[in-house]
Amino acid sequence: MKEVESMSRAEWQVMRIIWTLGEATSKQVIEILERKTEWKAATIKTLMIRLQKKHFLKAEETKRPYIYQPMIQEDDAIHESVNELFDSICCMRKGTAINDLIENSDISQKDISKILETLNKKAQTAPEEVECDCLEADLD
Amino acid sequence: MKEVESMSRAEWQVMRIIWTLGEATSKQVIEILERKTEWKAATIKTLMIRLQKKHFLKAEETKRPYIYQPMIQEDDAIHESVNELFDSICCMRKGTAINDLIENSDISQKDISKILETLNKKAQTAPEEVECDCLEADLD
DNA sequence: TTTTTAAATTTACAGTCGTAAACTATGAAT
DNA sequence: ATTCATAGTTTACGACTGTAAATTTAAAAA
Repeated sequence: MKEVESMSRAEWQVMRIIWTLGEATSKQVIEILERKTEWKAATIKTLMIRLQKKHFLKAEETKRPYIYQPMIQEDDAIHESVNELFDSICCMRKGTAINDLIENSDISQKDISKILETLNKKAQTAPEEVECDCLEADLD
Repeated sequence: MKEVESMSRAEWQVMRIIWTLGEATSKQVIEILERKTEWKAATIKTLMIRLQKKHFLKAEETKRPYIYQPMIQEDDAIHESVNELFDSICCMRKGTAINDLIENSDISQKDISKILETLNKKAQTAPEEVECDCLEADLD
């Protein structure tokens, strides 16, 4: 009963390598992840196969070794994950959550400016209060 | 090999009710969630039992019906979830992710001010660039 | 061409999750 | 004291995950 495939935590790690490299062989991914984690090569290969099944990765299979490429952009994937998580948080508490996140993340000067800009624009139309919706029926 | 219990998406919905009410009987939770979702009462009860096992909920069991109370604060739980997600995102992209989040969330004037303040403080010491760490070995 | 080696595929298995029916115990009503 | 209704517990089951060994296939080396 799952409509849209989602990427598991471990699969995400694999994608990060491939997003960063643009494309990669399983050997490359395995080398990097064996340094980053305790995973065995077979584990990493399993994750790559699952990512293929979910259409997050595709493999150029005309010759060995295969070359794997992402089928989804990193920013899109991040957008999905982050928004999915925030969808389940009480809307009254999202502001605090974001504040918290900012406090705990390294952010570049440039990104800070961008965020300031977004916020200032948002302040124009932002409500005084955001009501808790935890007890309300979902809008379908 | 799981160190810390985590709350599943469905369990989160149950917690939201109880956080908002402060405490609740299963009947109350069931009534509200039957309006919000398609879940059957038994499903909701299962979730509550799992939350007890994970020590996110406790039940006052001296008399029926039990009264359930949260064992973790909502803000702490949000902090955990959000930070866990952000831990797996490329640090170079967190700024954009946060910006995106702000664009997609309703935030109160007060929270906006607070975030602006945090950002301005952060700008004081923020790096020019944040490097991608996707290929690097984890610091253990 | 046979052998070795590297890469890819299959199979495995226990734990979590969404989902819920079946069963049991308790308190309230008769 | 018996009978219901309500609440709580057990059992279930398939999909998804983390984890990886075993097996097969293809390419490279001998």
